[in-house]
Amino acid sequence: MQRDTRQRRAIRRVFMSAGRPLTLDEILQYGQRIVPSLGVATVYRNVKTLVREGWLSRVKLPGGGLRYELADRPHHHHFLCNSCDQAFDVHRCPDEVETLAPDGFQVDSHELILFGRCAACA
Amino acid sequence: MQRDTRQRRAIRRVFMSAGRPLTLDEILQYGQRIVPSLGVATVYRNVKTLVREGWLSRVKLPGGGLRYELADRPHHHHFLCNSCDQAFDVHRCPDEVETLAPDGFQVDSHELILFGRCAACA
DNA sequence: CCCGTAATGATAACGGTTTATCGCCCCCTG
DNA sequence: CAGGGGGCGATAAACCGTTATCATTACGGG
Repeated sequence: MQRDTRQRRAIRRVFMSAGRPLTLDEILQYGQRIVPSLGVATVYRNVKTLVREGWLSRVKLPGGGLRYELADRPHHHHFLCNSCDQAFDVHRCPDEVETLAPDGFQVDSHELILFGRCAACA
Repeated sequence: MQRDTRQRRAIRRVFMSAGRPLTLDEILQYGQRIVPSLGVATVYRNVKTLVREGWLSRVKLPGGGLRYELADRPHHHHFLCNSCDQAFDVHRCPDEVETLAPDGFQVDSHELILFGRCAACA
């Protein structure tokens, strides 16, 4: 039986108001503003469950640990700030992308990452 | 004084015949075919030196550790095989890429990664 | 060819992320 | 509202990539 705990609700709220991919530390930090006692293990457990349920998806970006975002987002890419290390969404995408692979290579998906300084850091 | 050791020559040879970004394990593995006694520490040391000398460059791709490739390559991107985890070069690039960032974001560089199965795994 | 010294390599240690443990708490059903 | 059991959270521990240590090896100038 899946219980509806304060902690799990907090984690969901964090993602619904974030609008960008979050690291585990960010989830923990923002979640503790709602439930101050929130612990690391709980975040790991719930994130794993939410991914299994299809509510979150893993975002693999270079460096550090995995990030997570709401799974129901339309196709998009990411901007990674070299200064604050936060990830942001990029809503446009060059479309011919998957035709660039060498012959014989089968493309399943792609990721475009822009590196630089975000609006707050620039 | 910079000595020209068998190990360092082996590592350079590995990169010159690889033609794709290599993880540290791959460098070690291929290098040991030339110098069987080659150790991890030596690979880390020489790779770091070769990066400092500008002969190698770091390639940050999602997952696992850093990869390295020859530094003198022209602008290109990468294909990452979901099956064997090897990285390959993609020589074409959609050009308007850096204009995709949100307003106020300053783009320094970008990386386009295609995921799928390489020719050998497909 | 010899010697000084930088480089090697086996191994231990480190730092960061993720998972396991376990006593206590609190969500849910009856 | 009471009891059972899933969830929580502090902590320990597993894990992985990387770096430090140090006795030994071997490059290369003289």
